[in-house]
Amino acid sequence: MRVSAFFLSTLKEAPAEAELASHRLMLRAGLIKKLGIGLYTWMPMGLRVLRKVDAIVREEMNRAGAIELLMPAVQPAELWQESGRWDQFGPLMLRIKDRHERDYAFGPTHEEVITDIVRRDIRSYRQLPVHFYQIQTKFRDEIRPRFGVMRAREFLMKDGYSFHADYADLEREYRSMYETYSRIFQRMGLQFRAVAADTGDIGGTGSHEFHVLADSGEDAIAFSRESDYAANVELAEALPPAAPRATPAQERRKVATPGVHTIDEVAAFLHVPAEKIVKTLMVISGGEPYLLLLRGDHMLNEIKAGKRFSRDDGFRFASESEIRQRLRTGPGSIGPVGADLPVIADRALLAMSDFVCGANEDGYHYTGVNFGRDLPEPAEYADIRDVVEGDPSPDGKGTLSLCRGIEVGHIFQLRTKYSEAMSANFLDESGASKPMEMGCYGIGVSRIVAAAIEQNNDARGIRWPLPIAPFQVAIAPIGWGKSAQVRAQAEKLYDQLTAAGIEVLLDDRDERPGVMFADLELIGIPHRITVGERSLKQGQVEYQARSEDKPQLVELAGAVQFVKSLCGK
RNA sequence: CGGGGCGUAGCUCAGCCUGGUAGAGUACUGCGUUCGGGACGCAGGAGUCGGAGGUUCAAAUCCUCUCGCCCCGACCA
Repeated sequence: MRVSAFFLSTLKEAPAEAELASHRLMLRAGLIKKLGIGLYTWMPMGLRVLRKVDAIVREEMNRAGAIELLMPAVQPAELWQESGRWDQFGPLMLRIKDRHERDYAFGPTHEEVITDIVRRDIRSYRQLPVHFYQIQTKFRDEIRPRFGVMRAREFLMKDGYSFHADYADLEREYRSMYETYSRIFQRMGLQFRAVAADTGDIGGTGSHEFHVLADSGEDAIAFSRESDYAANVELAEALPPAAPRATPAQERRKVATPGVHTIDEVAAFLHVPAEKIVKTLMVISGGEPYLLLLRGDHMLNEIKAGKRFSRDDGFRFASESEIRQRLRTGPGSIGPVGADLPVIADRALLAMSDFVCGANEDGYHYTGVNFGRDLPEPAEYADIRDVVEGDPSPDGKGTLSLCRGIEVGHIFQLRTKYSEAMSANFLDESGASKPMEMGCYGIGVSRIVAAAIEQNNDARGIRWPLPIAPFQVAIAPIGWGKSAQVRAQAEKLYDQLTAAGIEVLLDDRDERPGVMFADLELIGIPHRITVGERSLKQGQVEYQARSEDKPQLVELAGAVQFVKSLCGK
C-alpha cells in the first residue's frame, strides 16, 4: 500500500478526553474516530488491525471445529421474554420499536437467537454436538463507556455457542475452547492469563476469563507462581489464618488519639503495625446497620461482602450522619466494642488478639482488645476481604501474587439454563427427550486491539506485535521527490516484498524524514526500511526495528531476503 | 444516577475574574527557501465563543435555564 493511495490522519496532540494510553494512541495514530459516547468509527488503519485480530480468531475457531454463521443484530422481544431476560437485562439493552410498534432489542448477546435456531433444527443426539459462532457487532448501553474502544457501547465480539447431548461432552468442548483461546492470544503475541471466574448471573458450573496483562487493566488478578491457580481478585478466596489466636496478654486500655482517623494515622500514632488494628466499617442493608470488621492492612471486597446480604438489598456504606446517629462518633473512631450492632468479621480476625480499634468516642481508641473478653465473638466470620500479595494460594500450592489485566475473553458452561427455558430438547439413544447441555464462549475482538496497545507502547507510540500489525513493513524513502535513485530502489523493494506476500506501507508522501519517522513510529509498524542516497552509495539500506533504539545497515542485495525472514516468510 | 471539572478554529488551549474590534500554537491552502528525526519566511482560508432566554447602549465575559462532554463510584467482552 502506498500512503498516497491510503489514508493517514495522525495527530500531534491527543484530544483531551483520552486518558488511557491505548485510547490516546488510537486517536493520535488515526485508528479510530469518535462519533458519539462509546461510538467509534474504525478508520482504514485501525480496521486493518481489527481484521487481523478477527482473522486469527476465525482461523482458530474453525480449526477447533466451530462453524461460523451470522445472526441479526436486531432481535424480536419475544425471544427475550421467553428466556426471562427481557425484564432482567434492564437498561443495558438498547430497545427499539418498529413502525408497527413491535418491540425489538439491539442484541447485547445471542443466547436466545442461537437457542431458537438449534431447537428448530436439532432433534436427535445424532446431530450433536454442534458449535456455532459469529463475529458480529454488539450493542450494550453501558452505564459509563470509557477508554475508547476498550469499553464502547458498540463493539465487535466473537460469540460462540455449543450444544451437547451430555455434560461430559460439554466439558470436553469447554477444555477444547480453553486451549483454543490460549492459542489465539498466543498467536497474537500477547501476554495473557486464564483465570477462574464466577459464573455470575449467567449461571452454570464452570467459567474462565482470559486477561491480557497490563498495569492499566480494570481487573486485579491473583495467581500462584507454584501452580496453575489464577483468579479474579473479586473472587479469589482468602483462606482462614493457619495460626490459632494467641491468648490475651494485654489489658484493654482507652487511649487518647486526638485528630487521628485513618488506619495509617493510628498505626503511626500508637507505633503499632496495621496488622494489629481492626478496621470497622458501617454499612446499611435493608435499612439496617451492620459492622464489617477487617484487619487494618486489608481491603474490603465488596463482591464477597455483598454475598453476606440478601441479593435484593445488597449493601451500601453508611453516611457520616448515619454513623454519628448510631454510634455517637465519627468514622475515624468507630469500633465494635459496645456498638451493639450485628457484626460480620473477616476470617483474618480469627487470629487477632490484643488488637487496636476505635472506641466509639471521637479522639479515642482502645488497645489490647480481645474477643470473648472485651466484646462478644462476632456473629459471623466470613471471607470479605481482597486477597493480598503473599496470601497462601487457595489450592494449597505456594503463595499468591497480584497483577492487573484486561478481560478479553470469557468461557462459560451454561448447562441447561437456556435450553430448559426455551425447550431446546433432543431425543437421546433411548428415545427420551432431554434438554441440551450448552456452553458459550466470548472474545472481545475490538477490545483486543486496545488491550494489545496497552501492553505494547512507548513514548513514541504503538509497538504492534507482528501478527496483528496493520502493516508488517514500512518503507521510508528519503528524498522521494528529488532522487530518482531513491525512488527507484524504494519502488523495487516495495514490489519485491509485496510479491513475497508481505504487507508493506510505502511512504511516498515526499515528506521530511522526521515527519515520516514520527508517523510510522506512532502507527507502530514493526519493521522499517529507510532508503536514502547516503546509504545507497554504500549499496545499503537502513533497517530499524520498532522495538529497538538503534538502526542497522543492510546490504541492498540481501534486503528482500532479510525482511522476508523477519516476517517469517 | 450521585460527586467533581470542562464546553472558544479540525486538534491543544488563552481570553471570562474587572462587559467594548474573537486570539495563539498546531493542522490546512499558495509562493519561496530548506531537506536523514515532527524545518523556516511571507501571504491566506477557517469559529452561530455548546444552545435558549435575560440584564445592558454593548455579552465569549454577568444572571437563569438547558444540552453535551470528560473524570471518580455501582456493569461487562
